[in-house]
Amino acid sequence: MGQDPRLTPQAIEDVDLGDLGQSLGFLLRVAQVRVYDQFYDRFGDEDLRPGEFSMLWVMHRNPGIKQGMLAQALRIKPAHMTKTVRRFEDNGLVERQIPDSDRRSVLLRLTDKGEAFVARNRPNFLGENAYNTHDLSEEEAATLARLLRKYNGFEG
Amino acid sequence: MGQDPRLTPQAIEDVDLGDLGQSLGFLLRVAQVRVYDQFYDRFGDEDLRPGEFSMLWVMHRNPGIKQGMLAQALRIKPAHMTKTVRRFEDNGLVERQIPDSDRRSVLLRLTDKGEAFVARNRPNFLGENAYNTHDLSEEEAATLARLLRKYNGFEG
DNA sequence: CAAAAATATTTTACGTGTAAACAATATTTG
DNA sequence: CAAATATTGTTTACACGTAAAATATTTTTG
Repeated sequence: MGQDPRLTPQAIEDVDLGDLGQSLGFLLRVAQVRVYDQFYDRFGDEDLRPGEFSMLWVMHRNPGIKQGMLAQALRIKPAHMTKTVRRFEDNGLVERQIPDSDRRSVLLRLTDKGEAFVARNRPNFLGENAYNTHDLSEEEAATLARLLRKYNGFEG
Repeated sequence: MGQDPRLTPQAIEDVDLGDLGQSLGFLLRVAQVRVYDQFYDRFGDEDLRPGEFSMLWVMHRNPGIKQGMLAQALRIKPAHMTKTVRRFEDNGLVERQIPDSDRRSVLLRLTDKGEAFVARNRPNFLGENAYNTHDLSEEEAATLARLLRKYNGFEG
């Protein structure tokens, strides 16, 4: 599980990447692959996919959020949102509600089971014991986070 | 094309992400989505997928590289590598060579057509006119790149 | 050296996420 | 208000990438 076992330091040293090694696009994709590897190392058993905890987390913070708003906030496409929310509903983690004020939309909130799931997995996701490890100092990690937020167009 | 047209600043302001907004895993995924959106805005017409130019670029810099070494360097899985290289071959961009020294392996090099393709698309990928735009200053972008390299385990 | 283990790639079957078309409801406009 | 347009979510068909098993070759080991 996780990183391809054949990944040797050799590939990093022997292969000449040229300017690609400075490309933000390339570096971001590699970082993303690393995050997913680490995610599955930690959550492979929980039958949880990347993004799913984030959805539940944001429902926890914003009870009754509209499905489309959640999709936008997490950069998840509506079609995918539908499938995942339906599975959450089948698993009893999430409740869908069609409001009378706008019967096209769907409001989402966690069930008690969903709240328990979030509470149980929070420590593995956010904070001290997060799944995502690296060799950056605390200060470097904070700088990286700040620059990524700016890159992403969050904050002013 | 590109970003979901329904993405409003509203989603950024109205939705409370809590600690998720500080999570490197989340920020990296969002950044990756942004990169891909920008990629398709620029290359949608060229019938080129993210990662494909990188493969050709590294073949250009490392003629005769072993297929597996290329896969490791770019964090691309072998199964996917096989498919893509075969398509390159069908398109006449890449030449596969089985060396007598180890007839399990495959050596890759660009054809003249492949070299021309790389030369033509290089400006849109790397350097001044790259597809990947953002609001970071030059210095911030350099810092971001440096931190990502460290995060990825390149260098140091 | 023959059998076992390791390596490099390919094949097959599948899971995740997406675009495009669709359906239902709400809003705007003439 | 009726028709046209916009919004919200769902369905369908498909593309991309992957895990696991298979294939072919090379290396190791008893």
